Amino acid sequence: MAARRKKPASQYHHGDLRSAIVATAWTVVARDGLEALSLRSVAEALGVSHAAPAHHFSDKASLVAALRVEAWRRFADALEAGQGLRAIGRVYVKFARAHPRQVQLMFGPGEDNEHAARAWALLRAAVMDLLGPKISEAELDAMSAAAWSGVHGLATLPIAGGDRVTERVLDVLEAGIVSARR
Amino acid sequence: MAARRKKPASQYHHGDLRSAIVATAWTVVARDGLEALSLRSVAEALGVSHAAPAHHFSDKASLVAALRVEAWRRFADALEAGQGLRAIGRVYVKFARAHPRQVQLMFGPGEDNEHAARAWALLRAAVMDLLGPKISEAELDAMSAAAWSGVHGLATLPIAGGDRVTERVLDVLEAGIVSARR
DNA sequence: CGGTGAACTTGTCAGTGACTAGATTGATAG
DNA sequence: CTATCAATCTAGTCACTGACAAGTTCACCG
Repeated sequence: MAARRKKPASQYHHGDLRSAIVATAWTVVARDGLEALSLRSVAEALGVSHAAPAHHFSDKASLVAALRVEAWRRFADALEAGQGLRAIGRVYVKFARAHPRQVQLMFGPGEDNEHAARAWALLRAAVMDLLGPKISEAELDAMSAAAWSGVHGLATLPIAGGDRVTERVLDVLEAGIVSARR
Repeated sequence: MAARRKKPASQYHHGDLRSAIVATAWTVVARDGLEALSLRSVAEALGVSHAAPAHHFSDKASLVAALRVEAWRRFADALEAGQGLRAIGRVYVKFARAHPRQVQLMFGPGEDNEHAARAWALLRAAVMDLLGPKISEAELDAMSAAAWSGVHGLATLPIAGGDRVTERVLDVLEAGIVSARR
C-alpha cells in the first residue's frame, strides 16, 4: 500500500495510515459500494486496531467525505481528456457506466469541492464554445444546465441502449442548445 | 395508523402489521432517508417486538423493495396529471425536488415494477406525440432516451435555478428532439 | 534526560440485522 | 363445543458495527 514515512523501529506507528485507509476504503467502495464499507474491516485489512481510524477521521462520514473528494478528482481528470461538448459528454457517460459506485458517491450528500467545480467548469466551457461569445450570462447558465442535465441523466439513468443511443442524445442536446439559444 | 382487521380481544395480533410497517417506514424514509431506517425502531414505534417485522419482510431489503414500489406508485400517479412533454417534465422536476428521498429510493438498486413501467410509458407517449406517427421505433427509443435523460438530470442534479431555468431546459429538449428527428 | 503530544491499542457500550425457539391467537374441522 | 393448526407475534441470542474512554508507545524537543 502506501510507503511508510520512515523505517519503523516497530510496527506501532503505521507511517501513513490516513492514506492507507483512504486507499483501502476506495477499493471496497468501488467494488461493493458504500454500504459495504466498515471502519473495522478497513482497519483489520491494514493490520491495525479497530479504533485507529478514529485518529484520522473523526467519523465514518468524514472518511466518506474524503472518498467523495477523491471520486470527484478522478472524474474531473477523466473529463479533461474530452474536447468539446460531444467528447465530454461521451466521457461523462462512459465514466459513469464504468464506475457507478463512484458516481453514486459523488452525488451523495456532502459539500462541493475544487474537483467538482473543475468538472462543472469544463462542461460549462464546452457549452460556451458552442454558443459563441455574444451569449448572455443568464442564457449561458440555462444552456449549461440543459447540457449537464441531459448528459447526467443519460449517464445515470438505467436506459438500455449503447453508443448509438448516446450519440443520438448528444445530437438532441447540441441541436437543442443551438436552436433554442436566444 | 392502519385500521385493525377485527376488534382485537387483546393486543397480541396487530391486525395489519405489514401495512403499518410500510406506512411507518415510509414516513421515516421520507423525512430522514434510508440510512435512518431500522427495523427495530419501526417495530418499537408500532409497539411490537423487534422480531415481528421478520414475519412480513424476510429481510430489510425486502421492506425497502416494498417502499420502492410505493415511491414509484406515487411518482407515476403524479406524472399522470401532466399533459404533454412539457407538463410531464415540470411535474417530474417538481416531484423530485419536493421529495428527494423518494427519488433516491426509486433509482436505487432493485427490480422494476408496474408503476415504474407506467411512468416510463407516460413519458414515452408524450415524446411520441411530439414526433408524429411516422417515426421509426428505433428513433422513438433514442428521442425518448433524450427526453428522459434531460428531465431526469434536471430533476436530480444540484443545479441552481428556479422555474425559469426549468422552462429553458424544456425548450432545449423540445427543440432538440424536433430538429434532430430523422 | 525528562516532558509533551500525536499515533495507536485495548476495552467497552449501545444499536442493528438476522436467527431460533416458544407463546398466543383465531379459524377451521370434527 | 373442543381439538387441532397455521399464522402471527414475543423473547432471547449472536455477530457486526460505530463511537467513546482510558491507557500505551514513540518521536521529538528543550
